[in-house]
Amino acid sequence: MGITKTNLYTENQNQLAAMAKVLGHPARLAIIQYLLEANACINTDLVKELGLAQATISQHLRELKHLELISGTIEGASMSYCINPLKWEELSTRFNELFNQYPAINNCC
Amino acid sequence: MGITKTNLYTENQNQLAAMAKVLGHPARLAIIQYLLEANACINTDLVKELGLAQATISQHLRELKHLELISGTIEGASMSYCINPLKWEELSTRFNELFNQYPAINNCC
DNA sequence: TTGCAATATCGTAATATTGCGATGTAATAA
DNA sequence: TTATTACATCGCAATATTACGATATTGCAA
Repeated sequence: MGITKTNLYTENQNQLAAMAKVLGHPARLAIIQYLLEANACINTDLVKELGLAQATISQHLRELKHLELISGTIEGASMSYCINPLKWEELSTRFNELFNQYPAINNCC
Repeated sequence: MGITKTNLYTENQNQLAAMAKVLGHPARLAIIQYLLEANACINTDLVKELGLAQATISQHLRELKHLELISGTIEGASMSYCINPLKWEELSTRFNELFNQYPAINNCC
């Protein structure tokens, strides 16, 4: 099949999974970390930095943009990308909500 | 192609991506949350709970087990699964390391 | 205008994931 | 022993992802 049965899960589970999925590729993590370290708007020297084809980088950027994890502004002929602080905050919060669900007292095996 | 170029990225990026990828499916999140809420060892009533076929659940469990995020112990004819506290802690820590890379002062667009 | 640099998108090939029925195995119950 | 229950794994079909070359498009420089 290969199609995820979205209707079986909660809204929260689907959304969180979508976020995790985007982080689930090292190229996208590398892009994010590059943006984080640069602490500034960066266009695609990512192509030189990462060693992937320009089309591939663009595709990964699109996925990050689609979840609004990054935003891009036109800067002349090039694009300026940066982390979206609000979404980044949301990401952090929602993952930590999950992490904190682990019980203090663990009766498990 | 469809094959990720693992050698382009850092060890940390590859590992973190692998973790995120496993969380990147709502069924696996649902399994994890079920285990978290139960605060106990749980075998596969997940099949009844989630509405996926037994084979599919087993496959998702295998992926979670492969990353050692859960562990399974034989309990007679059935299996007892539970969150692996150490791995869960590691997961939390490493994701938070990423989240905390966001700079306090943001010179971005 | 012409040319170039920076992107985005399209089309396609290779590979991975998702899901399920069928089948095998091991423990337990009858 | 036979049946049943609980899994795991195999094999397949449908779909998704990853990567890239080729091809627009847009802004700027000459």
